[in-house]
Amino acid sequence: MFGFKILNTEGAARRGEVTTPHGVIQTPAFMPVGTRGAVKAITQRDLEDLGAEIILGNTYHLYLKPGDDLIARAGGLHAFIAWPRPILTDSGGYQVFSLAAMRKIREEGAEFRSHIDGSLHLLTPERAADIQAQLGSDIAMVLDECAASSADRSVARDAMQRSIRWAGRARERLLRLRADGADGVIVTNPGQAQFGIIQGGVHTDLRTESIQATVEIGFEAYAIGGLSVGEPVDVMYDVVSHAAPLLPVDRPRYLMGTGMPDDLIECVARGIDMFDCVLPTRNARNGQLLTSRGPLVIKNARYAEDPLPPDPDCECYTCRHFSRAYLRHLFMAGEMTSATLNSIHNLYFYLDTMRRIREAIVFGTFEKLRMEFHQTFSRHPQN
RNA sequence: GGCGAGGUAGCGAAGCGGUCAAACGCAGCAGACUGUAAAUCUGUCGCCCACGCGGCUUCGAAGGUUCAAAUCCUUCCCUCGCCA
Repeated sequence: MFGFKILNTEGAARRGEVTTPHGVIQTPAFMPVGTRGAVKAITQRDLEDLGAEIILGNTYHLYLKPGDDLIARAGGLHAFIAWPRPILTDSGGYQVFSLAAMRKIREEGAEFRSHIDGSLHLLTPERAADIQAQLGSDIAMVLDECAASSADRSVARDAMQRSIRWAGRARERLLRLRADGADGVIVTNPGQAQFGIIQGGVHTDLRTESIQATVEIGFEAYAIGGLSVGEPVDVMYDVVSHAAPLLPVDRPRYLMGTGMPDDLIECVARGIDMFDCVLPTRNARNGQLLTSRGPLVIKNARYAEDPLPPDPDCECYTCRHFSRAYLRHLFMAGEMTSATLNSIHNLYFYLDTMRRIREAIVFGTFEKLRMEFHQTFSRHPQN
């Protein structure tokens, strides 16, 4: 059911197609994040119009609310949220990192104190696999332990090695679910693939060790986790440069949680095929529009009477219809439409950047695109 | 006309002799955000600046008491409520 085909390459950059039970994903791909079964401020119709081919959901959040049993009874996540295209679910591994203050890690799994009602929950690698089987995502992630980039080497190593043990258990569980649908788990998507996750922080030797052991277990594909969590970008690039070539060539490579628009190009250049990041949607809600020239902070007073669209070169719905002045007004007034229009723009920009990257690889002009992109894009201000 | 309450920074609102350029909230200004506890969070928010436990001008107005007043006294101006 799951498949990956490389159509073109240019240097380390790959243009490919990932096949899943709910359709094909053109890579390099960006996946909007819809943690709780919704890409915030955006309707499924918007997502389809924007050309999103796959979105993310989150195991931990959907397990807490509304519950994976409920979603399984509704026919799985695709049916429940009325999204016909592919879905990837994160395992809750990121919550091990982001909710560090309310969780304890044991060898068995991660014990969470719910941020919703304080109740105690044990998320094990097996449980994370079961929940995702019930959600029926097309791609499930193994439960991993994502350490902060500031963590000591020994902490990063322990997290990495535990992630390997957990990956083995998660794989074993999935194989059993495929064989006999064990323990009353409703498998709503029998063609679900499972990705392993590489850890090891900023330490390249730990990354190597993680890759060897994880590939040894054997997954449909592999993700690089534990990056873009506070380390400087060039360190992140270095780790990707080191890790990507060590991953199997014939499987998609997914860089989790990255990044800024220029990160996408740089990491495609290093052999990454899939990305996800909350930046386009979160920053949209916080008044930052990402454009070909860099971030534009629409809430700044300088745009109060600016009649231009956020990005004059952009063809998204927002830029085709609305002025910076109006968008600033919507933000300042706290209108919900602000979040929607800003998110539409940011997602369009991300998805369009990926389209341009894919096209460039086909025509062998990716290096040119990469150069031109950096010439106009600045991480900082913007007009 | 009488009685009562009150006038504090853009707004609302604390303060009621010194540690007050004045709590707090809102609005404003700016920043952060990377597998979403986020339509959140942080900083700033009288004026000037060499940004420092720095200088200057403030708490309706004017005068006064005091070493010292947003805080006490006098007069005036203005709001709001009740009664005529």
